[in-house]
Amino acid sequence: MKLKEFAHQLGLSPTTVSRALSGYPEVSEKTRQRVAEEAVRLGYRPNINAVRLVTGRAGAIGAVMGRKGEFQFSEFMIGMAERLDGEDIDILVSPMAEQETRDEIQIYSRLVTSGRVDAIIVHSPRPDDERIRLLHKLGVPFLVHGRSETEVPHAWLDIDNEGAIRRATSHLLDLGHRRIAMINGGAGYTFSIHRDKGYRDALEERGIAFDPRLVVHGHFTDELGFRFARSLLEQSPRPTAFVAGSMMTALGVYRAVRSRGLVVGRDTSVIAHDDVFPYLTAENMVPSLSATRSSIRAAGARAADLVLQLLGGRPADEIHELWPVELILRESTGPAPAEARS
Amino acid sequence: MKLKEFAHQLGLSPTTVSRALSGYPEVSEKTRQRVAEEAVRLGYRPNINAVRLVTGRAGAIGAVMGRKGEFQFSEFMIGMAERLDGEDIDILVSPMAEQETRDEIQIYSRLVTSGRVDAIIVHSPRPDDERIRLLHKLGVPFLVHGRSETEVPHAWLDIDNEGAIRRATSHLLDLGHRRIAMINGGAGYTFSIHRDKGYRDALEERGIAFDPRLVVHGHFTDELGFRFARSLLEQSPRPTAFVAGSMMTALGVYRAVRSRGLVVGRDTSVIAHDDVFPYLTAENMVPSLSATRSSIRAAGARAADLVLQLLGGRPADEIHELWPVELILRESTGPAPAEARS
DNA sequence: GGTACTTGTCAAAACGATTTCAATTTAATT
DNA sequence: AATTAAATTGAAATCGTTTTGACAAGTACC
Repeated sequence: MKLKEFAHQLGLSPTTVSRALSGYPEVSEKTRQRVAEEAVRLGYRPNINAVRLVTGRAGAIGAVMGRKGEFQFSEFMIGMAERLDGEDIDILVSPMAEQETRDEIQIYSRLVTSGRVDAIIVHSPRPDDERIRLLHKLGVPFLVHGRSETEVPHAWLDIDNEGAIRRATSHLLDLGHRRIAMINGGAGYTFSIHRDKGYRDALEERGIAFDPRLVVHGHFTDELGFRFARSLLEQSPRPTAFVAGSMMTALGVYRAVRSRGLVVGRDTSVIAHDDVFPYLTAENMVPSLSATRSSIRAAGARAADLVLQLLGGRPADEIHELWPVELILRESTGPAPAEARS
Repeated sequence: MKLKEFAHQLGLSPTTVSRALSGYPEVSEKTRQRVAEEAVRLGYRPNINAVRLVTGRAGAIGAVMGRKGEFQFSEFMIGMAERLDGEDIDILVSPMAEQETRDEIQIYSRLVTSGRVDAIIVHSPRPDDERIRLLHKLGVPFLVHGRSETEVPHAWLDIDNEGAIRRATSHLLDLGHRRIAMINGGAGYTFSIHRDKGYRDALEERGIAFDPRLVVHGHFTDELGFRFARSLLEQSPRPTAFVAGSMMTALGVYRAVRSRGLVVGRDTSVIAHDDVFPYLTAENMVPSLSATRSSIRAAGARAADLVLQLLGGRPADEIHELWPVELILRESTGPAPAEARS
């Protein structure tokens, strides 16, 4: 059913119908009412591609999913959906295939210059991020989830990774731990760098030397957590505490600790960063997991909101949001074993 | 840069340029070459929305993400991306918000009648699924990931849930287990029903009575696994084996077993269904987890492939694919404890 | 050299909406 | 009743492509 036909059936012109449906003021309330009702009854819906062409708006927000299919991604999207519900804006996901033939920059470039999306959300930025420079050059609105030091102005929403890890580490130090290992995210990402800094600052504050062998960078998999924790626990002196970058690495650490016959929360303390997943909760782990917590779903919702503001004309360099992170202490953290205290 | 301007710069007509870029035969190789080169050099790219309007194709495949933000979803999408890489087809994700104002059917309806997508992938179907009937009525190509008994013809790709669980259960029976609990997916979904059937058939084969108290339905969360396993393990006689519907529920079961001072693989056997995630592997669990395995990422890739075939004109009722599921035995399964044997 | 057939090119007509600008109707005021 | 202002409506232009049908130039054949 096309506009022309629909309008004809109503005995109105396409113009009036279009106006009635888009809520323009110059159409009488009575007419608007009738049009709205009939549209539902006859099942008329504007062809989105015609609308897009004429308005120049794509009606979609783009998100490029990392090559590794991070498990956090869907939660973030659910959050976006919550905000976008009823807005008539789609989420266009361009996942990068494992062995992608195009490079990342090309994907962004295509997304924008072909007019597929009105705005883009950039995940896992680096301090110097080429994507940000590209999007700025292309003049498309975009929001960075995380932060970057790229010189061009850009809107961002980030959590206080540095503060979170500093507090987590400090807390462990308070408990008497001295050899604290950290499982960070992939090297080079801003959030990893911030976490590194939080960790090192906490140590420095107490005058404890930084030992690079206690830190590892990598993807958030249970395997990384297990292998790294396992190999450290075999050494002597072994670390008495771990800071894990994600729930998955924490699972790996728990396993490693157990497999050495040690007990989490007594022999080895663990704090992880928890993005709050419905399917895996820190509270429920045994022992329950102390965590720095920040809902990635809430971040998704807010991100969508900020993008809408961006599309509404709010300047990008005005949008900088840094969320504090909760530290929730549970059973996985306890005083350092006496023999390990210095 | 628009087609008209671009063509003018080349001294050609828009027609010729368009044809050259879309690979039509009636343009000389020399011209085509030149056009292609200049397009790259000048950065011309057709406005996708104009193309969509005139061709009537949306250039996107839709997927509606469940309300719960299932963690399997992103893996499936990565698989799709792998196949779609280079096809110039997007993935449009419509996640349902937690408290969605529209109902599910409306989402599908909007997606299709407004011309946002060329095809749709339906997840988690039910035996009698209204969405399938709707999509058939609307005449849009769609592929069901899973199966349904809905009377209208439809393309589907599914794994052999029934066979997988039957074999898993049979194997546990072979090991002497008699009280075998099962954590299934949400009630009402076809895959849950198939799994139930596989479970019951295996029992029946040995003449073992089905005990409904040993089965639970619900979302795949660690919490469900933990609570259910925990409460069963408190009873007497307690089950000696668990069949878990997912890796997450398996984690919960492991915890429950441990928290009762029991040992997985010795006192309590566990088999789970493993969709193969990069961030959480059955092999790495301690003890390593016996599992029925089928890569959901591979399914995503194949699904995309089948959708392309559908779009290419292959009839839907010709596309029915049932994938076998591997059963991989590891350390979490062992003989039933002697005292529990009947 | 004329006919027939390719090839390569182009002008113009879609595609289905929105929006500008002008025209009409209705209401309000004198 | 005439004039003016306000409220509705509509015709036509527009968005940036693809594609149809026509046309010219080049090649092959008799």
